[in-house]
This record gives sequence, structure tokens and C-alpha cells, in this order.
Amino acid sequence: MTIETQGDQRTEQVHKLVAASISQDLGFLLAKLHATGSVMNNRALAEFDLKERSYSVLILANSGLEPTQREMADFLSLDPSQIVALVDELEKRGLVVRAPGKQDRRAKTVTATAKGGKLLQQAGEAAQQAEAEVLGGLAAEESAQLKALLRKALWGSGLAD
Amino acid sequence: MTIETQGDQRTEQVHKLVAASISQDLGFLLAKLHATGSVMNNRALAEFDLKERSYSVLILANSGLEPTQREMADFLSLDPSQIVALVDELEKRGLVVRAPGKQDRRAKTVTATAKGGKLLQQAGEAAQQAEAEVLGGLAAEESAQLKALLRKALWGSGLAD
DNA sequence: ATGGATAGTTGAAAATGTCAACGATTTATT
DNA sequence: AATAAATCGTTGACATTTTCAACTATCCAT
Repeated sequence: MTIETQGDQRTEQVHKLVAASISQDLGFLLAKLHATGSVMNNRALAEFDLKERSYSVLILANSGLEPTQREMADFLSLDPSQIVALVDELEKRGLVVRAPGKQDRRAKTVTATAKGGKLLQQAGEAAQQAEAEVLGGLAAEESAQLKALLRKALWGSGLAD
Repeated sequence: MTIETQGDQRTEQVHKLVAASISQDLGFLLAKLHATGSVMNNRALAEFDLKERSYSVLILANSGLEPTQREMADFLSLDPSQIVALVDELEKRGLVVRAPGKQDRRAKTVTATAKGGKLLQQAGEAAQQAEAEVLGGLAAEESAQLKALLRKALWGSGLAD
């Protein structure tokens, strides 16, 4: 992603090229904020030997919704084979367990262990902090608004804020 | 990215897992909307033998700002070597030209040709349409608001809307 | 009971990302 | 002015990630 860290203290300088029309392009804006967000997130999660992806899987495993790997793949927009690798690693570390689906024994539900839940709590705080840094330029209300708009774009308006 | 196309007609179903707390996570929301956006954009741009990346470079080359490759790399959050490959291809197709920088002859500025500008115009319309589809669930005002918030998160508030 | 679909898994191939080195040039130091 | 240090584009090597086709086990429809 090639995000310069600038000594970890200063937020990115406003660039000469912001004037270009691409700064109005949604795809570009998403790509860029996603890139910086990923760097910050992965940096914050490294302390817990997690990355954005494994963190996401752990959250879903801890949600109480007993998701199957397929559901995770669909939801996270990942290939099923990538879920396998992620769950493999988390399971090896004792953070989640696989169990055969109750109605469908082909499927495997992934559930966080107590250990996984504990780690997730700590990691969640770090991730929250990273998110706050990414949204540093926004007021609290604006941050909430941004997230609400992203959710609405993804799933429509039929969801609680 | 693994976004199911669902016959190209129906927008993604609301997923069981939206209820999970990860739906409140900025990183996840950005990743997901960026993923679907990329698919739509690349699909729209394929007609012109462009991808998101080459499209971005072409826009910058056409901006009149005479960016150097290094500036593009910084702005697009890409490694300089990736810019080389992108410009190589665009130049081979006669869409942009490299010129040595006026003050600094190490640097090379990239400028769109007339042919590049023409292609960009058509591609831009297709991209606009793709963007509109991605933001289908949002009212026009909300779309503008979303983009303004993304810009503000990236560069602060000192910019025109 | 058979056939066709689907879940997870594996492994290979393709695409992308990362990084160190190099020549040419610029900037800073003496 | 001479030397040293830094920067730009470029190349090539290496690692990671993405994509996809196969395979087994299981489910579902007829």
C-alpha cells in the first residue's frame, strides 16, 4: 500500500494533486482512505499477531451468530479458500473452534473461544484507536455520519444506526 | 475481491452477518465498499482496456498539473515501480507521453495526449455510471456528503466541496 | 436411489505488493 | 569548485495475495 509513515506523528500533507478531478472520484477516495486505514489497522493489530483479515474473522466468530465459513467468505468478500487459511491459523492458536453445522454437516461454523474473546477485546480497543486516528480530521458526528452512509450504500437504509 | 455478480442485475442481498459488530468498523466498511466499487469500475473500464489504476494515472496525466511519476506514486499510494509499469503501458498505447522535468531532469512528467484525453472522456462517463450504481442506495445529496466526508478525512477541511 | 448442487479443502497459476540496487541528476557540505 | 548525500526513474528478485479448478463429503430434488 506504500503509505509513508512520516515519523508516525504527522498526518499526510495535502498534496499538490488534490486539485485533480480524481479527487472527486468515489473509487479513488475509497481506495486511498482504505489504504491508509489498512496500514493503521494492521499496525495496531500487529501487537496481537492479528491482521485486518484475521481480526474480521475473529469478530464474526465471536458475534454469537455462529457463522459458517461460507457465510464469512460472502460477507467479507473473500474467496472461501482464504477463509480456510485464516481459520486454520486462528484455530491453531486456540482462538476459535470449528464445529460441524447443526442442520448441514458440510458446513462448519466458527466460534471464538474464551481466549479468542479475550484477545479480541484488547485488539478491539487498539483498532478503535487506529480508527480514531484515521478519522482524526472529522468531528465525532461526522465520523458517525460517514459510517452510516457507508452502511447505507452497502445495504440500503433498512438498518439501525 | 470475490464479489458475486448475481446476474448483474440485483444488488447484494442484506446478509445475516450485518448484525455483527464488525458492521460498525470503519476499516471493514471501507474494504467492502471499495471491493464492490473496484469490481464495478473495472467492469466499466474494461471496454476501454483500462483498469482503475491506469484510469487514475490517465486522469492525473490529463489534469494539466504535469505531475511527475513520483508525485503520482505518492498521491495514489502506489510504489514508484508500479507507476513505471502503468505509464509504460499507457505510453505504448499513445495515450500519454513522458517528458523530462523542467526544473529537475531526473523527474519525468506525464502528460496525456489528445488521444488519451479523448479516451478519458469516454471512460469517464462509464466510470461515472459505475459510481452511480455503487451509490444506488443513496440520494444525490447523500452521495455528495459521503464524498465530502471522505475528502475531509483524507485531507482535512481546507478544501472546496 | 440417482443426479445435480453446495461446503470446505487443497494446490497451482496469475497478479500484486515490497524492496534493494543501480545510473543519472540534483542538492548540501566543505 | 569538489565531494558527499539524497532523490528520481528503472529493473529485477522475492513475498504475498488473488483467482480458479479440482476433489470429497454432504445435502436436496426428483
